[in-house]
Amino acid sequence: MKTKILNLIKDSLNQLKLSEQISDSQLAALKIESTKDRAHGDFATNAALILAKSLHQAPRQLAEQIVAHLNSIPQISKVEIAGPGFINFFINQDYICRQIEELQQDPRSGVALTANPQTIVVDYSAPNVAKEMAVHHIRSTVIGDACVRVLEFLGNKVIRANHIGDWGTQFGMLIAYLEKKENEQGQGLDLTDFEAFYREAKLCFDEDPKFADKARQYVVQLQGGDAYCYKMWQKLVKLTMDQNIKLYQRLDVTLTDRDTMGESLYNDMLPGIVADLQQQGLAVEDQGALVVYLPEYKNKDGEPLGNIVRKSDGGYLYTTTDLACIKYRIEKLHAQRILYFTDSRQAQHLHSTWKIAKLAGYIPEWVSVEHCPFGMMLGKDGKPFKTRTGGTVKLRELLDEAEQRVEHMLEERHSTLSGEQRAQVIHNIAIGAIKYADLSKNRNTDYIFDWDQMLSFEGNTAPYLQYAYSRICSIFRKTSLKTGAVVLSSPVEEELCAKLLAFSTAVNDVAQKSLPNILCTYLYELSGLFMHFYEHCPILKDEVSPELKASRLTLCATTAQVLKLGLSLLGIQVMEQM
RNA sequence: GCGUCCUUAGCUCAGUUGGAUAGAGCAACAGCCUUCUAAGCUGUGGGUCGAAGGUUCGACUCCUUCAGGACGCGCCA
Repeated sequence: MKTKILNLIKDSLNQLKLSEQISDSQLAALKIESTKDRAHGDFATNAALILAKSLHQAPRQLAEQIVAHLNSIPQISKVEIAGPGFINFFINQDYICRQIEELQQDPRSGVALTANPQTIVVDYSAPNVAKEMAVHHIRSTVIGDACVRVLEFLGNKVIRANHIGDWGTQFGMLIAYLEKKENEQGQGLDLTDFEAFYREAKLCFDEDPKFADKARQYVVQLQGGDAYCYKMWQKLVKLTMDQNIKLYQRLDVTLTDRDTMGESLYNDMLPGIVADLQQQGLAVEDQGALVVYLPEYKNKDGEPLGNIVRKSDGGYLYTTTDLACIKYRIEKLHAQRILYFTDSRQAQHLHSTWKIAKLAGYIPEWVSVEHCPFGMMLGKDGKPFKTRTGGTVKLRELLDEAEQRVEHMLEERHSTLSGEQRAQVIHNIAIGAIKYADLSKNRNTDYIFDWDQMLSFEGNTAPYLQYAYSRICSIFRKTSLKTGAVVLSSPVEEELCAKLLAFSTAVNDVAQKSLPNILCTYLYELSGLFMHFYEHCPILKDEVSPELKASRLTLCATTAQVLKLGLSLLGIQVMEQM
């Protein structure tokens, strides 16, 4: 539609013989936009404002000329000049009605498959081995998963990469402690409290010199490929990931065992990478370490700062691992686009690593590598979020608390739901509220963690959207009437329809910008318009004509369909009753 | 010292290739359940968009400077 209107404008400029006075870049800059305010029509263009200067005309006057020479097309009912010289286009209502009817029949709710499907690697979640996931892990996990769902829905091949922290010197200590525990308590250890495990291991390491020696020895052995240490290490990884996978399932996050690609995966590639960097003259020796210098990075004293790719003791750091990782994703996984959902604190490290990777020829021009950073979770005092005792809140605890609060609320409302259905409703609302609280914020900025806000069920929250869906289901339970041709009888209905037709744009914006909050805002506005419609337009009442009933039922059905699909793209479930 | 990000209503946040009167939710206040689920709806109050310049027909958005805050910067990841 936008292209159609744009062509009308261009035709008009041709007729006015103004085209030759307009530069190609100006012509390319002309665009048609969806309006924010319905009073400004459905689409608008600022073409006259942009061109006025170079054509030596007043913007409004130019707009009038353009409009006077516009060809008419059936989809447009009215063209208006407004403000300083905007041209506003009003879409024919009949056309809108037919569009809505099509939308209702379309299982994809008007969202077309992408014309150029890509292989996209999405790096997200990335918990650490031998640590329990804490609340702040929700950001990468939930935002990444929503983007994965959207990209897949658009027809891309998405490879989930859970870059778990499964390598490092701490594993010597952890293996030694696991060994000690197994000697004391036998095999098949049921390890649920990793925090205590880690703490106790550290204690042994600090206080028992023999233990510390053994730990240090195990690090060397593990890195050397020793079978026993490797087996013990695998046990730790499995214990952690078993717990994490359960949490993913509870959170309705699509990550599975098969998506785990931890840091250790790239170990075998590291010597080759370093040798290659050396051969290319990128890595040079400095104080025993191998370093890649990038002129744009300086250290505290303004001296050139290198990225160490091999330590003086021969060990490797995360720059080398990340270089190998990106090479692997491009060469082995054939990634055309790679998205990293990590803390914004990693921005500098990632960018310098990519710079090296480009210099080394690991990233071809056609591959897009993007950091999708998110801010930190802060406490109410604006400082990094900690509990009163200085620890972190476990993700599991947050989910438990959410479910308790929902259960409480159901009791207060004297809910008649019971059994399996009740359990499902509690789960959907609790998980939905938590995920939505994170998804609905622009991920770039730091944000304040607050129990009451995160577990709120009013206003711009998942339960509000779920409630809109349930209300619609309730209407269809109460009638045997069917949906029918759409007729618009009020401004509320017009607005609702316009919003329904904008679903595709919202979804595509999320795919492009990796910002799920765009979809949240869209769904919230859609629900708001539906609530307004619901309050002001009777649907099943006797005074409503059969035609209008059928039309309004179509609006209900289409809204429900878009809500369900939209929420599912965010990883949030709907229910027929709540 | 160098670099990245942030500052919008009492609180929490939207506002992303510059666009028309800066929007929500919470909190406060006033209404609406014999009527399709009140997790809702309607209304009121609340803002020099951190400050000052600049670019532009037009700036919360772009540029410069300043203030305040967060984060990163060689052998952890």
